[in-house]
This record gives sequence, structure tokens and C-alpha cells, in this order.
Amino acid sequence: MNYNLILVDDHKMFLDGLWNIFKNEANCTVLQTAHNGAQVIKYMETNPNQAIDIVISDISMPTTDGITLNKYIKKERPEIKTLMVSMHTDAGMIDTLIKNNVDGYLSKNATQTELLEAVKTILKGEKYFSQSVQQAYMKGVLEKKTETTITLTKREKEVLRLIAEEYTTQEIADELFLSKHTIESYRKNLIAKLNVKNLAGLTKYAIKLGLVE
Amino acid sequence: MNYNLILVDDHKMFLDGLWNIFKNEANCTVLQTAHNGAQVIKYMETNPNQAIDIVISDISMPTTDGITLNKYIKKERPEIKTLMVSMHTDAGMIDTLIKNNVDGYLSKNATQTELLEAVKTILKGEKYFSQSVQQAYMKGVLEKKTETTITLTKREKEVLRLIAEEYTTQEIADELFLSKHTIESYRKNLIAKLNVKNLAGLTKYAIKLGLVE
DNA sequence: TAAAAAATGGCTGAAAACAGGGGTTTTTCA
DNA sequence: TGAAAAACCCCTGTTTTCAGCCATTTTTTA
Repeated sequence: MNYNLILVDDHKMFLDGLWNIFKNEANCTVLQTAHNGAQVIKYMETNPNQAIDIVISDISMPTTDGITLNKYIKKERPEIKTLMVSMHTDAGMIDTLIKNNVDGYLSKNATQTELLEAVKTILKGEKYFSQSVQQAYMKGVLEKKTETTITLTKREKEVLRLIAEEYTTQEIADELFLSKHTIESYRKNLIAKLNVKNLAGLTKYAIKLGLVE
Repeated sequence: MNYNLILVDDHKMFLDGLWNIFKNEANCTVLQTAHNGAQVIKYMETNPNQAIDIVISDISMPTTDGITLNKYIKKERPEIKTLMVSMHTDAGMIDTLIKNNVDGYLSKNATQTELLEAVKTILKGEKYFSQSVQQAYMKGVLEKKTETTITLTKREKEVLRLIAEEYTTQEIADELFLSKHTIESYRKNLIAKLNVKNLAGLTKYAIKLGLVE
């Protein structure tokens, strides 16, 4: 069967790489390539009658990330399938994806063969999560590290960002006009909530959330 | 003219993407694809007489990174050109690349056209640093943020990795069978050398080097 | 509108990190 | 082979983080 797709990634070179893969596929048409979710939403709004079968998107992107894009698609154009692609494989991320009803997920470590396999599976109406992703997820579940999907509040994110920006507790307190005890509380909660040991863990999580760098 | 090349990136999908680009080029042969520098070195050692024109490599990779690979190439097979590709564009990184006599650098935001253009330029014996990279570099130079090219020793990298892995000084000392005073020294030197303030800064640098996550 | 969640503030004490100084021994390489 | 770089070690402070408890007020939401 023939299918139409859209490719989204903020790294042009990677996007070109994806495009090359599908360009050579006989029975598919790449409708658009975009480097953030907003472009895709715009495309869908200006071409409401264009049949789209699947959107393959990176997760972390500037402007509008993959998860936000997926939310839009599942609400406005639920017939369109979504396949998310990302650098990292962690249980929390996968959990978020599942909760958002994404149709499939691949690590950027996946091969081209697996990518095409994933698309085929998803177009059949099935979900596709690779073996390695399933393993990583199950490992997380078994280690009880998944908990209940970690959601940080606005304030927590703000504090976490400053922590990762190398501010001390006192400096953050001054910056936000709060007591240093308050920041200490946030710090403690974050360490517990994110299941990390210290500042290094907090910093890595901040990066994963895209709060810094 | 005809040329032979080797592609290196730890993300299979990206590697496949690159491969697709060059596969369709008439006058070039992809000799090997690898997901770390060590594989390439091994290839070169087992095929010492194989003519190689250019190696296109990611910078941050596990096992052996792009800079280490470039060092090997420039020492053992100086006739081979190197083109580095990376996610991030910062003046410090570019400085390191220039000092290591890399033949060219591209951000992963570069287009396929620019990639092929870069290869062509480098094979003519010229250097290739894209407009955007030159701009970023000049900006860094003007802001005097370049400093003197940071090079970490093997041991420093090892300690830095463990620091970013949330180990305490004592735990690192135990792990490496060293005195905790030694690790304290490394920690201090790293903070000074990398021009950061604390553990958060060290962690971010470790990530930038690809030592963790 | 009552309950839950978020935001705020507090204390103590121990452990770790950080700043600044001082070294010696081993390896590398010009 | 001799200097430079890397790897190693130690001490004294001060500051910051972290773990363990607690609490009140505001906002959100069921």
C-alpha cells in the first residue's frame, strides 16, 4: 500500500538522512520535512484535507517538541499515526509516550531496517516499541523506578534550572526573592522525586528536560 | 574524481542517514561505517594498504571519541582527511578541533548539500568550516571566552565521568584504588580547568564530552 | 466547598564539596 | 637524557549540600 508521511527533526542533517531513507522507498511520499512541531501544525492547518498517514518526529526540539506535536495530532487529526524518535531511552520518557498514546518509539540507535519495520507495523494499526525499548522499560518497572510518571511543577522546574546553572541555594533564594530554606526544601524534594543522589543527578535531569544547555 | 570514505557515528539511524547520502553519490565508495573511533582504528590497522580519502565522524561517542580518532589519523595516516560533525557549536570545541588539525567541521544542522560541499572542499586540500561555525567561533573569540583549548587527560576524564555519575569523592577513590586526596585534587583542577563553579558545571561538561548519558 | 496539591518557611546535624596552599613520583616525548 | 606533563598525595579551613524532621498559607481542582 501507498502512504504519505511527514518527517520532523531539528537537526537538518538527520532530517536529510531520514528523507533519503524514505525517498528511496517505492510506495511512500514524503509530504513535508520540518524542524519543529509548530511547522507541522501549521502545515496541517493550511492543508486540512491532505491525507497524512504517519508523522515521524524527534522528541526534543525547540519551539514545539514531539510530545506537544503528538498531543495536537491525537486531538485534531486522530487518524494520523505518530512515531517518535529520540536520543535517549529511559523508562520515564517511554512512560510519558505511552500515556500520550504515541503509536511507536525508536531510539536513534535503531537501524534503517527497524525504522521501516516500525512504520509498516504502525500503519497496520499496531503499536511499535522496539525490543531494546521494551527491555529498558521493563527494567525500569522492575526496579520500581517508574513510579507514577514524574511531573515537575512550574516552580520546581524554575529552581531546578537555576540549580543546574550552577547557582548555590543562597543565590537561588536571592534570585527568586525566597527564603533559602524554601530552596532547600525544593532541592530535597527534587532529589527524592527524581530519584537521584546529588547535584550531578539533578543537573543531568535538568538537561534531559531541556531546562539548560 | 573518485573517493573512498568511512562514516562514524554512535547513532545507527544517523549513520544510516549519512550512508544513504553517500550511497547515492556516483563517485564515492563507503568503505566502512562504524559507531565509535576504536572500530575505525581497528579497520585501519587490519587494512593498512587500503586507500582512504576522508573520515566523517561524530565528535562525542563512547569508547573512542572523534577527537581521539582524529589524533590517531593525523599521526598514523596523515594523508587521510577528517571531517567532524557535532550537535553543538561552541567556540571551545571548535578551538580544540582547529588545534588538532581537523580538516573540517559541520554542525548537525547543516544540510546535505553543505555536507557534500564540505567533502568536496576538503578533498581539494582546503579546510571547511561553515559560515555559522565561523560566526560562532568569532563570537567566542570576541567575547574572550575561548581561553586556551581545554584538553583533559585520560585520568581526568575517568574521574570526571564518575563525578557526573553521582559518585562522591570517597566512592571514586575506592573505585579507582586512589587516595581521596587525589580525587579532591582532580576535582579542584577540573573546576579550575573547565572554568565552572561546582558539580553542576562539571556534570554539564561531562555530558558535553559524551562521558555520561 | 472541602480536599488535594503547590508554594512557602523553618531547624539540626552530618557529610560532602570547595578554596587554597603544599608536595613527590612516574611517564612521556622532544 | 632531561624537562614537561601526568599522576599521585596531603593539610586546613569554610561553605554548601543533603537527610531528617516539621509547619503554614495559597491555589487548584474534584
